[in-house]
Amino acid sequence: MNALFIHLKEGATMPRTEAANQRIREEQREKILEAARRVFARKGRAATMADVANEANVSQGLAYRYFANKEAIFHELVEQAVQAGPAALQRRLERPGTPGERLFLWVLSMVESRRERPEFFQLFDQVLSDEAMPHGLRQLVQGYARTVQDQLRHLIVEGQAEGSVRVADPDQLVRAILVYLDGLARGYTLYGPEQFNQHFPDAEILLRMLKP
Amino acid sequence: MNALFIHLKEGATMPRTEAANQRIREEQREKILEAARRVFARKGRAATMADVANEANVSQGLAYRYFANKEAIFHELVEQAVQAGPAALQRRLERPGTPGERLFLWVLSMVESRRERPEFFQLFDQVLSDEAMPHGLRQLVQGYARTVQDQLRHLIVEGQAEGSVRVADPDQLVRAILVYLDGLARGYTLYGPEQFNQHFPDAEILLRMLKP
Amino acid sequence: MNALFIHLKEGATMPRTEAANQRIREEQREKILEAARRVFARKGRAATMADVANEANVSQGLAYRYFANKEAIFHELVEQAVQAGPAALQRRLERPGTPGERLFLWVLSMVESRRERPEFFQLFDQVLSDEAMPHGLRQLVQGYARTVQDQLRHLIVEGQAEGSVRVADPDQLVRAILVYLDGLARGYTLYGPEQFNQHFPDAEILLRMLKP
Amino acid sequence: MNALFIHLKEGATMPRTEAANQRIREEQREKILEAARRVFARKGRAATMADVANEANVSQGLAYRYFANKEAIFHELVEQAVQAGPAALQRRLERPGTPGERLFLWVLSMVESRRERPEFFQLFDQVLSDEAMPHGLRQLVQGYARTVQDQLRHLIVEGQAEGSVRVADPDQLVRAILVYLDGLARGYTLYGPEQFNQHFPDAEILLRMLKP
DNA sequence: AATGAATGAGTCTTCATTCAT
DNA sequence: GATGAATGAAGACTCATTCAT
Repeated sequence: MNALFIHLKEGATMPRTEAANQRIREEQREKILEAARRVFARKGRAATMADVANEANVSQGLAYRYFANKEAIFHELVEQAVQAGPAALQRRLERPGTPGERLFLWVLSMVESRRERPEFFQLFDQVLSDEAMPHGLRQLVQGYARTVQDQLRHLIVEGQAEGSVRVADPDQLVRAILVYLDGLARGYTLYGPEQFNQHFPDAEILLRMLKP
Repeated sequence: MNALFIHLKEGATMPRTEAANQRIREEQREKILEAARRVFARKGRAATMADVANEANVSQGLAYRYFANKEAIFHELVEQAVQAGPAALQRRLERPGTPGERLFLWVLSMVESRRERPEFFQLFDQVLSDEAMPHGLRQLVQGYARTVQDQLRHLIVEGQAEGSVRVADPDQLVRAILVYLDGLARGYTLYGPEQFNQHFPDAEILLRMLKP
Repeated sequence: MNALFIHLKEGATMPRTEAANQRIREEQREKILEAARRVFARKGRAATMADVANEANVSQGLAYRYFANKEAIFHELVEQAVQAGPAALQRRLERPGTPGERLFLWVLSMVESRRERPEFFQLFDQVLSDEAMPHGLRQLVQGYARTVQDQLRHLIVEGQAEGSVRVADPDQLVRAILVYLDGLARGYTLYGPEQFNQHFPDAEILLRMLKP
Repeated sequence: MNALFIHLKEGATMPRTEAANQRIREEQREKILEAARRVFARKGRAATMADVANEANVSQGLAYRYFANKEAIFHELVEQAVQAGPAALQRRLERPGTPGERLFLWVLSMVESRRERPEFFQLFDQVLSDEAMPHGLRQLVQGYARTVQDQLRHLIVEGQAEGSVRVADPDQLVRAILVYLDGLARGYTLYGPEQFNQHFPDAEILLRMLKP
């Protein structure tokens, strides 16, 4: 924040350049977005625009200069999360290896992402559990969930063919893994940031469900 | 007082008997409660009293004749759930058997209760994840959660001593099971009543995490 | 109340006579009215119909059988008070005596009535101070107040002519006496029934204002 | 931060200065407060927030930006009145003079304050006569009333010792004066602003009650 | 004659959003 | 580019009044 003002002060005696304005805009936008992320994490959908503006040290009016409305902020946050998620996912899958190895890495990656960015999954949760959530947002998240599910199912079926995954209804196995991952993310909301990491279970425990 | 009314001349209307009123009150109360259960399940805490009254085909005013306020309805729903939950739980634990057998039955029972009464656990979820939730309610649910956790940990430690549960950090095992159960219940909110039962995973899959 | 039911029980095996019904109606009406008087005295205009019905041990519905609405009850109470007031007043004035004697008795009577029936004057107060009070009621009370004022002024002027009242602007003297009487009645509302009678000042003190 | 805005290019609008905002806030706050004073005077505690907002030509929402709730407005009004009252009172008492002279001035001052700021005393009246009034407010006003009463009693007893006040039960004399003062203030509510000043009685009339 | 369940309009309060500067 | 004063549309809750029995 200081950096921001230092820059402005230096340039203040002459009209700001378009480039400088552009940069200010981007920084402000990001500042609001991050404030919103924190606030939504804490208060869920009950968070008010005043909360967000406050957390960002910005006037309420300004938030509306950068975002059409409250929903737009939420939308953007969700998109960022979706963006960050599947990209990493894809990389994991493109690596070579036996299906068993890839499944192992996949699960590891999913567990780790929930440990590291719980807020992202909390957002997804909020989108899916609130009926009043705009349809587009819902579909966005559902699309992501579908992708995850398909990948997992594919890996499991391959693993079963290979013998590295135990023989059982693959749909139930998929559901079991996803249920576990949902619960893992949900823990962040339920227990708060402090207790969330206490006794966080190793991915190895989860993998037991798949071992032959 | 009844004696007073019995002899009114034919054709005179008379007040409903106390029994009739009693029945009406119970029915209405239950009707509102059930409507609230459905509405809270759909919309979470954002559900309005108008929603509840509408769903119950009743005026808003009437809802306030039966419940002091919105929170009281919520409270009653949660209490019903807590009442129904631990009771069944207790029965399960009182049965004789080796620790392994009792753990098996315990897990079975927890999974089944989530399949059968997902709304109950959805309520708990809402209580725990809403910061603005009244303190008493929070404690009620947390007490329940604590009980469940203690029981599970006890069974796991016993099972490990006996050799029927694999050797691993018991706290992580406990967390893993609870995470899974949370995720199971959460599925009801995330996927809706229809898809909730599709591919619902057998408890046996979960038990794999504990097998030696 | 017991008497009421005993009577009904005796006659219960045959249809009630019209006369009996009539009597019941009058008694109930009076019961509600008295309950309302107590309740309005305690809570002022904020008193609810539920309060009144409760105090009368009667259903809310019944109150509406005897009175068109809340206002009608209030109206009736005020009328009773007006009725009781000026009648006694008139008697006081018709007695023979010098103006000074009659003024003395008049003041005495006004002070005493405020000590003995403070609720009546409390009602008048409520009518006059609430803007939303129906016009008819207002006029009723204002008419009463006007009568009182005229009587007093007449007595004072006579008294001055006679030399038994000190020489001063009669309008101010009138106002001073009325102000005092208003304050006296108001004390019932302000201090409550218990302290109202403590140190209740003798009329003699008030009369000092008039003495030559 | 001001430095930041000074150099914006011509034609660009800039936020109001802090001083301007400060002024607006004070004006609006006062506007609402005065509107409330008028409205409460007219309608008593039955006045709605809509009434207040209307009278102030302001949205209801805005009233809540300046005051936490309806009660807070009322509270502020009462505090202003209490503030204004006892301060003047104190000055009156600190003046030198015989007890009789000081009593005379005290009464004069009390009568005059009721003539000049009847709304203040009307507020006190409302606080004391409404059972549902919050406790703090009640105590505030009762404390004031108690102070007044103690002062008066003290002066009367001194005056009696000195011979400048007639011999009679001092508690009754106190009560009589207070009753009169209550009635004087009450007149504003009962007769309205116009007639209130007509024939307003000189303090001298009241003092007659105390003269030996 | 009496009951009490039920309704709906009105009141306080909050909050997303707009507007003047 | 930024501020914060202002608005208005809900939402929770109360209460006078009506209605079925």
